[in-house]
Amino acid sequence: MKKKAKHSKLSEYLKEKIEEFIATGLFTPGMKLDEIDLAQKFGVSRTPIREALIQLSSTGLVEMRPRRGAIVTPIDTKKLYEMFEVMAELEALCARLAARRITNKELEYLQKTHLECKVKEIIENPDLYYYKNEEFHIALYRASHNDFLIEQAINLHKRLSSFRRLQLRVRGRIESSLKEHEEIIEAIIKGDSELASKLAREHIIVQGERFSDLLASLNISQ
Amino acid sequence: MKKKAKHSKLSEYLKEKIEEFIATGLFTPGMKLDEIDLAQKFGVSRTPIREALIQLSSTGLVEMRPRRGAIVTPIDTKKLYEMFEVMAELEALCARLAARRITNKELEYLQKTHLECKVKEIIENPDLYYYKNEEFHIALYRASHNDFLIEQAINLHKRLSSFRRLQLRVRGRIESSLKEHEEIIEAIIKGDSELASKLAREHIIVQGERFSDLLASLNISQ
DNA sequence: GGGTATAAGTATGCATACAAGAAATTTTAA
DNA sequence: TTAAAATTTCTTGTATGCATACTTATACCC
Repeated sequence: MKKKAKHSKLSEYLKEKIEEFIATGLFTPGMKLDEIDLAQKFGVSRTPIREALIQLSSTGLVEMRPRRGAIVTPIDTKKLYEMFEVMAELEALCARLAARRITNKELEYLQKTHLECKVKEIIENPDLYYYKNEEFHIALYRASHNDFLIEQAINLHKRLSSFRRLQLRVRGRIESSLKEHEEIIEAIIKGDSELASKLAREHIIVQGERFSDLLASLNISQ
Repeated sequence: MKKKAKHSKLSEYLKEKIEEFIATGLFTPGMKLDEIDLAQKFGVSRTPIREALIQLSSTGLVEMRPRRGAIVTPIDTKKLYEMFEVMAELEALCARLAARRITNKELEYLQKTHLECKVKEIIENPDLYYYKNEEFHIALYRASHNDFLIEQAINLHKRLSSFRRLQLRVRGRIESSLKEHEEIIEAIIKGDSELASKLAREHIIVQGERFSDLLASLNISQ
């Protein structure tokens, strides 16, 4: 496997790579991450692999059990729900702040990403939609003008990405997602921070039906 | 320096130690953390020190600049305010959930910690108050019954701890803090989740605002 | 035969060694 | 004397080796 030169630290590069493999499902939850295996696979020594794993363990993507090796963090439904609950709140805060602080340029960009989500061929392809949708959300985060929040939101978003991806396969979810985006944008344009906040929260939170849909689409977890 | 046996990994122990030194101000923001120095100080090799630093860098307490070593993350007032803004939201969520989910036992414990905060000798000693106050807040987090949220809240709380500590030295802050706690408890008892949420948010955000002002006037940070 | 105990094997955690990139210092030139 | 260049020094980043805890497999006992 080749390595990009732009990383001054191998461990940084490896972290991103492993992260990617987990996000795309190449490394599945519960899977053991053997240091020596990985080292050989990437053609490096154990040290940078270890450092990458340590970093990933503090974001929660992998779990390091003392003397028992690292595994991709298994997600039970309870924790998943909890994570969405927190994500909803972060998004709500982003939306609330965005409604007050967004610049014209940022608003334009937000609308642009939303419009791109609505293109027919994107709507019909969950994978494409996933990427466009991600752009929309990150644009929303940035409009909050709170760098710390942006960082946290992007982090958690990343961690939930594979599940969001699955969510989009639920029939009709993309359509309602689009509608919700539209309402959020409207609230932001009106400068109604409370409404924007409420809508963003509801857009993310997976309650009732939505949660069982998510679980059904998963049935990966125990 | 001695090491506790209860840690199966040295790096875990070192992480906590360094964290502690930063929280208590022994290691000050901007200070360089030389790996060899630390290794000698703790009587270990560079490896576990490095691993500890990597972990701390992903919580944000330490900054690792490629090839240029680690420093205790310097905090400017802007970032500090941003962190309080996010903390406020997490506390608000905790309070909202607590209002709906708190058990009798948890409520008793929350009230107990609050009453202990009100003891005369505690009120008069900012350091003592700091610890009791922390107990109160953590009790609130736990009452949310969302383990992921609890973890996140405790993490950020820790990171802001040294600032909260200073904050309590501002005249009259302890008294108003107590009053705010009381109102939050009342709202939780009533089961008024929206009110509890609002009060908790304001309780924290005020600290952020005041504190940024305080810092700015002290111009400690650049 | 099932369960425990013991021993071999394997992977982690830490130490040490080496390589390479910054920073510091010295030397040289204008 | 100052500035620039080159060399040295020092620190980080990576590799490798070794000891120990955990896993497993086999044997022994009930």
